Amino acid sequence: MRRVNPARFRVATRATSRQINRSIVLNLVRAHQPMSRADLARMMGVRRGAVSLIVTDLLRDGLLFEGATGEAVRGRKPTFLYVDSRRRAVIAADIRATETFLMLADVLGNPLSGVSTFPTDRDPAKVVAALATRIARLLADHPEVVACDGVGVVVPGMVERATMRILHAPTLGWRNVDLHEALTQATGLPVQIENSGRACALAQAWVMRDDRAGTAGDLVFISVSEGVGVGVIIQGEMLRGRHNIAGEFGHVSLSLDGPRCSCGANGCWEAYVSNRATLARYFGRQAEPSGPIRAEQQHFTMEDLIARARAKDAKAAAALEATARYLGLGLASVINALDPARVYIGGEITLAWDLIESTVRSALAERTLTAAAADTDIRPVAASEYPRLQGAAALIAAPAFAAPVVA
Amino acid sequence: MRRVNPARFRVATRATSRQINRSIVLNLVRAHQPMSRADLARMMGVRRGAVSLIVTDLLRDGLLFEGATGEAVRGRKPTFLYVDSRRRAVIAADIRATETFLMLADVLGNPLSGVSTFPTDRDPAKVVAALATRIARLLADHPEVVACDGVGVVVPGMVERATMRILHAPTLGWRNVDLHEALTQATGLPVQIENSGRACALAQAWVMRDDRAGTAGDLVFISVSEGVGVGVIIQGEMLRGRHNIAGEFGHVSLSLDGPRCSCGANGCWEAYVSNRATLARYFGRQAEPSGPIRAEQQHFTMEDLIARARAKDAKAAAALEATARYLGLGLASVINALDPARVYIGGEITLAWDLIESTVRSALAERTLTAAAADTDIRPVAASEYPRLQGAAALIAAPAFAAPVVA
DNA sequence: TGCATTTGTCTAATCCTGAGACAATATAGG
DNA sequence: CCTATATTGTCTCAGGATTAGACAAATGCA
Repeated sequence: MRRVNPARFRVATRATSRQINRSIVLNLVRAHQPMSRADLARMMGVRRGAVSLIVTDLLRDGLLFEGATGEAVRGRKPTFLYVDSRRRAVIAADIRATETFLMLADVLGNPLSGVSTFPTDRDPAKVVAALATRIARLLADHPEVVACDGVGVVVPGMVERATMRILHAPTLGWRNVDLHEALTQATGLPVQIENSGRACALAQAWVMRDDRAGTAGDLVFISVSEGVGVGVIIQGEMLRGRHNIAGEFGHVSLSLDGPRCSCGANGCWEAYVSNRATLARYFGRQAEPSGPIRAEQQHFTMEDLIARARAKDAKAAAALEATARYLGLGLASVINALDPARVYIGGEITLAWDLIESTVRSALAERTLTAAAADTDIRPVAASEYPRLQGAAALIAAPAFAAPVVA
Repeated sequence: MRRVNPARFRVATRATSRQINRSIVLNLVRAHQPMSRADLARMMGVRRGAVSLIVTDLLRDGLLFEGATGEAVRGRKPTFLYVDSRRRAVIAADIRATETFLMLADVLGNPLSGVSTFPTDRDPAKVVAALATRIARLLADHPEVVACDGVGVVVPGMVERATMRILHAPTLGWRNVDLHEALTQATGLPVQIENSGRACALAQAWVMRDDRAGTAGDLVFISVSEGVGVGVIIQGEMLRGRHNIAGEFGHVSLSLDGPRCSCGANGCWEAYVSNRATLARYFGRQAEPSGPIRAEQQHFTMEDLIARARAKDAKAAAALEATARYLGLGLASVINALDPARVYIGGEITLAWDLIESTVRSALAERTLTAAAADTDIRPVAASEYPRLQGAAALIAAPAFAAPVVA
């Protein structure tokens, strides 16, 4: 039951029904391709004639294409329809503190190129220049891509919704940076910029995975890295909030008098489970957001710590175990608050998922209200899946498949 | 941008456009009544002819009615349209631990009767019987009500979505109670049952208030009483989650080693700010969920405590102050998580809102990430507004105004 | 009284779904 | 090979909705 907002609504016109059904056809083909017009008609419960008209439209607009005729037990063989991902592509960029990742993908999110990386400069202008030349080279290397639909960029920071200005990206040291304008100018392509945790959630909802149709139901993506970034999808739609900063579960408190967090407060979830917190725990320091780091610790990463834990280093295992416990306790807050159908977890810590899962689960069960909530589906997403780049690709590719806004 | 769920979608039929626009017309009249067909056409950006057809439908179905002709500076005078709330009514019931509240309201949520109360029996069957006789009497006392659209019931507990069984209502001592079936049988009316915190949020979104159109944007209702109940409205729709238990912010942790909560965990927000916690703080006990209460404390209520605080009782003021601080700290978690446009607060503590507001605000500001988030609109809802009964009324009255489900 | 303005209704055009007929295509069986 | 059956995709007509525009009714002003 949705309330109609009497200050902002969309009236239905003669074309509205067609738009709705067109969107459904497109999404069904995306989820079940290949499929025939007759399949669509059966699944939608409409006549084949109506489907034919819509499909003709989508063929003309280049969103679908007809492949070979399929096999049928009896009768005329069906013409198979596919989402046309042959000549169109999107560019995905993931700007992180030290490195920037770049990839070419088709409109379904499948990689068309390998992932290339280059060091991230502190100067936004230089990042834009580097991106522009590498994007040009990437497109030149793939002449089969006739049309590039745009560039999706994800950044570890807050992004203003309307202008896409990067308001604050602490690990990059950027404040109020207009990457959008600069990159649009430099590439001549449409550009979308989004917070990385949020984009990861978008990717899980849109990109085809094992279940082939994207994740149904409410979902949460929790990215555990330098900080804790969270993206939330409710009813197929991104949770944004009034100021486009919803989903900051990383700064929900675990303990009011807990360790200092980078946000200035004490005892945020992030202060317990970020990579920095885990490493600090290993090195026996109090988890301080900006304490001095000794030389030998400077290049010691989360991956190293996990390797030592696997090599029976008791201190490393204990540090990981503690993080796992806090991860589960914080997850309980997320699950109590949102009761999602599924939680995805990304970040380096997923490398150790087999070591920590049971601890996470038992900590979660300590604080959830019902057994069903404690059993919430939790799935680690490996770094090798490049969830951020998938999210960046989805920023450009997904809108074509979005439901029309109505009422 | 909403994803289409390829497993559960709604195809547009010939009637869909009409349903959409009919819903918009109905909501516009509700928000701006009285208004003419020409007003509607201007506001919707469609021809007057299209509006006339829809209005004719709505008049025939008894959802609108034509009032007197209005005044116009020049030209033909308009015929004013109103939502027809003359002969139809809904019954609202609020079942609480000690008392049950009952009221008759029109479909806009306006009270048609006073609020009557009776003691709540521990036996659900007796509650149903008492409700049925009192509902019959209420309707007999209001012969002007020709049609009663149903009975909305709110309870302090978890309600299963599909069957509306009350899974667990701790303060009532009810587990797995099928009030819905029994009350439908006893009254012969449609019955809707919902958790009270959630229904309160629904009411704020649907019932006309100062802004006349219900609250726009995402909103949260936080009901502070025996426990902490939270209802969340996102994009005009109730946040339910997979198991219909979303919104349990009352059990988000403030401090992992904090006081014991009724849910079994430690340091839940509820364990810091519930009435019981505040009273326990006043009496110098550790806030225990089920500790023994001495005789002189048995009938000492939150209202009494607030009265003493106003009478310069330092201990009472301190207890209230502490609760205010924890209220603000927990609010920060809610606001960081959801970034709502507005937060409503209900419960006895709102009686002291003038005393505690600044403390709540400063505690909130300690833990929010941006200044804008710290400035989130927070509005106390007085008990005299009967937010729970308004929510119960909305359970029945709102569906007629809901947007059609599409795509 | 004549004119301008506004409201509400009515008609024709256009677009979309709903229902069903029809040709094309393929298999099964005699 | 021929016929019956089944399936796909197209086409036509009917029904219903919005869009555009004409028109009568109602009202105020000069």
